[in-house]
Amino acid sequence: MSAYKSDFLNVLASRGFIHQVSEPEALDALARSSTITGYIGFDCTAPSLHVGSLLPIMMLHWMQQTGHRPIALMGGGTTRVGDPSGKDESRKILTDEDIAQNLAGIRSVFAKFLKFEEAGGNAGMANNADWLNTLNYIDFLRDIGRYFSVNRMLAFDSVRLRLERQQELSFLEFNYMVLQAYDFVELYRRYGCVLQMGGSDQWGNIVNGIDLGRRLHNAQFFALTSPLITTSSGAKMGKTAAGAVWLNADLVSPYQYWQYWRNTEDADVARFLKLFTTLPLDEINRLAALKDAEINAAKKILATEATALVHGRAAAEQAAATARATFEEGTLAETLPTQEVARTNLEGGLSVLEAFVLLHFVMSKGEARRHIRNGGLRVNDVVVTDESRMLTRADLTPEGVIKLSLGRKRHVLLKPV
RNA sequence: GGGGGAGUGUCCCGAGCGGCAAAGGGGGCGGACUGUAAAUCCGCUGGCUGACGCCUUCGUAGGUUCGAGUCCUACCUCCCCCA
Repeated sequence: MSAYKSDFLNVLASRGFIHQVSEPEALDALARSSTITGYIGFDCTAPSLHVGSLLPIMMLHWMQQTGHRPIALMGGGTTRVGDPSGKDESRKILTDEDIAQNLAGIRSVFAKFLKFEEAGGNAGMANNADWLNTLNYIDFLRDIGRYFSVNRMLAFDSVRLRLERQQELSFLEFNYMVLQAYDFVELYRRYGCVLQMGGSDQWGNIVNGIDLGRRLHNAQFFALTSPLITTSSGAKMGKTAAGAVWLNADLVSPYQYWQYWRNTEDADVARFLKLFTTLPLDEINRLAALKDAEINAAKKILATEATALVHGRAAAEQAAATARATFEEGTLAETLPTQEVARTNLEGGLSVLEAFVLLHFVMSKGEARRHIRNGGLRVNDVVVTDESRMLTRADLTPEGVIKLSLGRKRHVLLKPV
């Protein structure tokens, strides 16, 4: 199936992680004869990573599992510049405080996928702010800038497309690729890192780093990129009505996270099982053979396994149980997401309209009205037809809650306190 | 520096002779059908209101008009041509 001899490349290739590799034979041989140190950069533009970052995280995970040493590089420094790759517009520039805060949120996620030193593993984490923030401009130009040909930089897609579309490309952004190349060299100096991985849009940036490594240190660096993952319908991963699917539990609950994966399209199940779970391939192949309605069993496994990686096995099992009760048994699962309301609020009479706004299911009462006209709102599984319907104590179930639903899939329990 | 063009609904693209809450599409959401899938079909896609209606929106700020996205002025941003 795979032409690679090393476990590392074999696993990545057979699970669908590889798009392009520079000098595959040499990297393959190196992976067999030694422990490779490789890294992936993550930006810190948001307080959490989302599903879109899962793919690179899994690559680092497998790297460690196959006996190598992964480094997660936090872009504390480069986030202050902004990557022009594939972006139509310039990225917002964040303040140092924002970045520091985002870094803290992101850091916790990695520990679930990688074993760092404190956990007895060899994975590392670095922050390029450590070397970028103190750079001296003149020194940098003389030592690093001399090796970059503007002629060549202009030919890179990230730059060329901007120019062709006549979009603004600031000097600041233009320098992003230089800094990323420098990161690679710096990680080589500090950790002996010789491999950079990333999404396919990072190829150009990574290759720059390879060149710089050869010129500065006569060292051989490698690039490995992953394909751009979209759903079979062509949508980008990780976006839903409610926004991005974040990995931090305080932003997206394990239940919601489980639901995200449960709703995977049929055509994506096998591919996602390989990419986003650690199930063995023969098991995945067995699940992928399921057809029609039976494939739902595979989706549940995908959801539970993917959730277990991020939120832990217990939370994943509970999410699965909640879903089973809600969708299959039609019973009230008390573990559904819960929204608390003041008891007095309910006794005074709370309109259905207000309640759904409170849940953030809808943005306005007007939107709630429209949903009612379309038959999309339910209270305790009964479709709401009256726009002026009020919620009262009489609506409380024996469990002391009111179940509110938008559509078939989104449910929340309203709990008086 | 001179000349020309553009900026539209807080998701995006895009029409818009002075009467416009503003065509159309994509995306999204809800409904039907299903398997919590896909495809298909139907509906919705500024805020408040039971409703008449009121309020807020077309780069920004003024102005002309009973009335301005639409006309005028200045400014901001972007693009093109000349220098």
